[in-house]
Amino acid sequence: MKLLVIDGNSIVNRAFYGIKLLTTKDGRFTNGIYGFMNILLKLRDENSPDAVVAAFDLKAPTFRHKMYDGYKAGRKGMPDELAQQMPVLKELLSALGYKIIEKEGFEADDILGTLSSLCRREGAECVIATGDRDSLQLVSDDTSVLLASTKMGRPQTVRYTPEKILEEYGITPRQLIDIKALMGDSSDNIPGVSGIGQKTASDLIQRFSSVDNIYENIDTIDVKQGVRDKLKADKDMAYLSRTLGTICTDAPLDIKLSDCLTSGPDIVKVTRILTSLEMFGMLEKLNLKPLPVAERPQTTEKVIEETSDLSPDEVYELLKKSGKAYFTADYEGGYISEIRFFDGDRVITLSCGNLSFPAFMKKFLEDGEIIKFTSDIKPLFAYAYRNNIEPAAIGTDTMLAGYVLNPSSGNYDILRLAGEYGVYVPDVKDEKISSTAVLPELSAALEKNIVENGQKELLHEIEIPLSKVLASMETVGFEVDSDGIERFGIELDSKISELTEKIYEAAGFEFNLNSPKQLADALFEKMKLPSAKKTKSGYSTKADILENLADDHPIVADILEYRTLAKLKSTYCDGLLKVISPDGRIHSTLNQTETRTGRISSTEPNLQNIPVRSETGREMRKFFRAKEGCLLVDADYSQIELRVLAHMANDSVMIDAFNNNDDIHAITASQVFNMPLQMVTPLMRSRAKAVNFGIVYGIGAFSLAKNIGVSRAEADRYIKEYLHHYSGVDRYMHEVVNKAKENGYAETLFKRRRYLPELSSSNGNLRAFGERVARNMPIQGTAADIIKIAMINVCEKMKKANMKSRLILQIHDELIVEAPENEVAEVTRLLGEEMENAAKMSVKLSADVHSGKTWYDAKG
DNA sequence: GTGATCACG
DNA sequence: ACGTACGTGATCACC
Repeated sequence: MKLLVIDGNSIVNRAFYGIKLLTTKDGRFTNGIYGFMNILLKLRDENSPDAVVAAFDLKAPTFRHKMYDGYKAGRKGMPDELAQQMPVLKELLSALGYKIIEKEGFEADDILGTLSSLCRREGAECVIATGDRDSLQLVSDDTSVLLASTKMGRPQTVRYTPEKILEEYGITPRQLIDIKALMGDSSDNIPGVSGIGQKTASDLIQRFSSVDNIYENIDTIDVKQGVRDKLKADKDMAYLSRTLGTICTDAPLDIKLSDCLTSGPDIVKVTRILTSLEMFGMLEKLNLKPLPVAERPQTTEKVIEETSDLSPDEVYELLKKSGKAYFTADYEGGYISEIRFFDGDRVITLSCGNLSFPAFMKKFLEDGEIIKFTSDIKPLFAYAYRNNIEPAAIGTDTMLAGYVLNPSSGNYDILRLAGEYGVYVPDVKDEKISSTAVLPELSAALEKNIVENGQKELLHEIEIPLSKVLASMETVGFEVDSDGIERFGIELDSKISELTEKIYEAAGFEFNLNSPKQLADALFEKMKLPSAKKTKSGYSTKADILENLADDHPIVADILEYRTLAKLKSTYCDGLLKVISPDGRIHSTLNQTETRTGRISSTEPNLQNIPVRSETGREMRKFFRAKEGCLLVDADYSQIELRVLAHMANDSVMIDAFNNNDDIHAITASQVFNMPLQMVTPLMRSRAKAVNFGIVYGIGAFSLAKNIGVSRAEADRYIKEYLHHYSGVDRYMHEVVNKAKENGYAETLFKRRRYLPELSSSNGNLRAFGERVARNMPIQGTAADIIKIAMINVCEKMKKANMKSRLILQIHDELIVEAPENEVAEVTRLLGEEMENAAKMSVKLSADVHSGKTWYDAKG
């Protein structure tokens, strides 16, 4: 018989603080429960207990409180984010069949102690799991303590037996109490003997074995006189502390071990709770399937069969008859290797090996009477693009629908979405089969939510059409001059070696310049440069900090230049050379479900952060070029985020400024500095520009001050003046936060949402972050919506006009088209027109368009 | 794998 | 008293 006793409060605390805040879509916090469950499952697997008990504190005062009023006074209460998880956790544990013990007037510790002695009496083995070293005193031959914690999101345990304690502390478990009696414990408000710390206490107990023995022989034991005096002075405190520090082992629990035997989980209840907590991975670990949240559909009991015996023609007939196609596909190197259709009873697999497969795909995809439902449609669009197929009648993409419903979720797998949206998953071993079979219900459930949220247009008119545009952009790619990059890299290399030698010489020793740690050591410790103490892990060597040190030592400027060149070489030269395809072009992946604001992101490589701000870095863009006979046409929005802000805030001053084609930063300067436009100096304009950016980011005076190098009071004045003159913006910034708090999410003009559980956090910093995001996301997100619309329209127009020009890249407010020379003029006109007309707002949109052979030349 | 740094909008 | 602007991705060192 083995009993596992869990110190509930202690474990859930460790879990809570060891894992970042997690929430469900509707804002309920779950990280404590999640971490607790991970630890629990690990404990269960490693110990195979016959019985499991979780002990919790009740809030009522304990015996020990009465004895010493200060007891635990210093301990902070449980934060609200955790407190609200406790009842759910307890319900979940009960549903799992585990016994929960709470006793008025006793702490969880006391319950652990009592159960431990109960085990000894009944001859059972007791394993205590806790995050608290206090309980180590309970270790005995029958009782071991597992110290559990969550490091980097993963549960960890260390097992303590009497041997382990002897090894670590050199004493018996019971003597831990004596040590604590002497040294005290500030976190538990146990006073101890003042002036005696950990070291002395351990030494005393190791040598004299107990508090009793020390005081019985207080005048004869071999200790320094000072220590003896301190011991004598606080004798009462020592004995009080020993009482306070002793865990009670005889709480009146009125329980037998047999009461604690695990009764087996209530599967329905566990599934319901975990589904509601959106812990689908946990369901899997427990070998449970997600249950529907709402009514369970009739079709769910159906047995799904699998077949691969049908010919493409037979499949086409079936699809044609039903008018709908629910399917998933696998891709290898851009080609479809296998596609699976669900026809209501069976999942039918077609393999690309079939001779009539390509013809089938064309006929199927172009058939406007077969509505298509799938997940992750972009590779399908790419396949279609390469094979001159024009897909028709797209019903939905569950991945994009999931993203539109919650861009923070980060995982849009079919089965996970099924769990989240309450769709029953048929019990089939093969995930691909169950994924395919679940599509009809999942598509319907997602669409229902989309409609409820008013996001139909966002999904069907923006994201799904955009997916097709992104597919073609990825497929077309961007031609680069690989020889040029290589030569540039060699040039950089020689400059880097020169700089490296120069730096080593100036420093007088060599070190790894790429290691911030070694660099900090060299600059601040060895060379004694004035150090601005920074991060927890040492000195920061960030560029802006080094810039302030540039006057102190010539080496600093060289280090800064080294950094710039090393970055160019490794990330841009070496990095890009690695990803050039055999066609001489770079095919970046454009992720459509990555950002929480609605922007797209670019990976392998990231083509959205190619250098431009510094002249050296900008050189890089000379290697990005149009193919033979073509030019690049580059169009970027002018101040799109501020224009969006002016519109959303309906701020007449800002709207007028934009509609008069005024220089917005100069206008802002005249507002902030209260002077006529003519008197605005370049410095004032640049500060006003920083304020404009700051406003969009949600702003704080401190950060603005740091950014533009003025005092905090000065920065504060700028912001106040800004909001005074742009009173619409002022009003809007308050409204948008209030609305987000009410709704639980922020949203764009086009109804894109971002949920903000941070807004209800009791942590002030986190809440402030949520408020900044509530101010920023609608602006950044609306700008993202607008350029997406422009991309779709530009591509559609070019296609309708049978042009050979192709959109090849988007960088948030900038579009790049590769155009045959004879189409450049038309593309220039079309890009400008479509970008400026992508959204109708009270502020006109403006785009600057330029063309050239390389990106460097085409960027005005 | 995470943190520091730096590239972009 | 404390920490401090929004959104990304790649590279390197270091554990």
